[in-house]
Amino acid sequence: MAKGITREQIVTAALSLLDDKGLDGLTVRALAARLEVRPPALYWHMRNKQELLDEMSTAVMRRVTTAVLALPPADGWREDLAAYARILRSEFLLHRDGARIFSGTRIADPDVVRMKEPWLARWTAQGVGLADADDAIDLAVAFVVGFVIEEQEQQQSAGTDPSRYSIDQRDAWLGPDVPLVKEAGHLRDHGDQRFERHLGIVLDGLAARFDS
Amino acid sequence: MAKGITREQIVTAALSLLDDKGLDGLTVRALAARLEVRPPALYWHMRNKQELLDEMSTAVMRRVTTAVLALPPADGWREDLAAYARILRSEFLLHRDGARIFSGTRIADPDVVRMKEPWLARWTAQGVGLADADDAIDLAVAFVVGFVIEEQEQQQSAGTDPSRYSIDQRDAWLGPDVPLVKEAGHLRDHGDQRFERHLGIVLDGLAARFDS
DNA sequence: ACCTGAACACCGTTCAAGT
DNA sequence: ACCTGAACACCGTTCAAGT
Repeated sequence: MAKGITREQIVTAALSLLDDKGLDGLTVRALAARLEVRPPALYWHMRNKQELLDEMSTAVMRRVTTAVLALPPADGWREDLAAYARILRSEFLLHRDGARIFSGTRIADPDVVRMKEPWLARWTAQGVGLADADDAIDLAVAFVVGFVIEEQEQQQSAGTDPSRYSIDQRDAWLGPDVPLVKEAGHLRDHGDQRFERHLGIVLDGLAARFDS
Repeated sequence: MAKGITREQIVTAALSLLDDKGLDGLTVRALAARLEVRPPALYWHMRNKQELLDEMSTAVMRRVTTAVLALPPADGWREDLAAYARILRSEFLLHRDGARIFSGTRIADPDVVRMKEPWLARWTAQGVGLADADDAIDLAVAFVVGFVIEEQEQQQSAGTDPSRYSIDQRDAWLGPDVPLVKEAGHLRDHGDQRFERHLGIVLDGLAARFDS
């Protein structure tokens, strides 16, 4: 036993390599070393590196699906959608550059899309139009993707280049004659609080449409 | 003359190389060839490839800024913000994988951020709180980024793999027992119409917050 | 000041050969 | 069925040397 690498082990190792070394450090050779095989061994299990990246995306999205399906049915579309948005964000946040890397990549697993069915059923039963319901999901995903890309970029830059995101140095960098931009920078919040507020705004927009 | 490559020429050539060959084809060596110099020549003008990517982002964002500043002052925050969102989307769409590549990358040019000042001034004069106004801009950007990433991914997959985005084949791929997911797929629209609708929803959410 | 030639360490990938 | 050794074409980057 303990012999023979599986596809699943490869993907898991690749995700942890990504988190340790970043996307630049995620090389086929480094991955092989971590799995204690020679690089060409990986090509028995997958066609090329792109397929590995697709599998990594699928694995992350499958975790989202699993978490969503474990959720108790909520009171209404708004709570369902909010829960989805929160899960999506936290799974993205689990991996370095997660939002940028795992968004927009082709979802190789139909189950991830099939998962929408119970929601569409519940929401349309609650009086929401089918097209509107589907729109709502896509809009929420777009918002989360955009939000977390920005969030992770700032987290990361704060690590490598504190000057760019320290408020005082930002003020100097901005130069004179933009008092409101500077003041707004000081008022800015971060993290969960900011996410919940922005999510609430998006959901309010959807509510306005659904109730008319 | 005609001797001596400028930084600006490098960035312009890099953007057109990106559009022709994609991110994988954007190599220092291919870029040098296009500019008719040897690869090391580029390292006199820039520290490394990352700096080139940052400059490309900045160039794109500077085009956005220029277009925004050329805009006649609109009637209210909603029209200002909608115009910004449309400009951002169209500049992203100008370049292959534009949204994914140019979002979240550190903006190397303070002018891009300083541009917010006139809007913050106008909107707060219209009764919007400063923190809300700044939130609104960020939320709009997050939405556009998420929307266009998905939009460009679909455009691109439609080119390389028609089966994934042809409606009939998608139905087969989805499998049985998800009638609503399938029907929603048939109802789905694309392009400007979809963008304007989703943008409207986001702006409605902001309006609900601003008017309370 | 601006560029080239040559070189270095490192990629992803293929393929014949091993077990 | 699963993996290795050796090799190929190609990267980003450095640096001494040229003009």
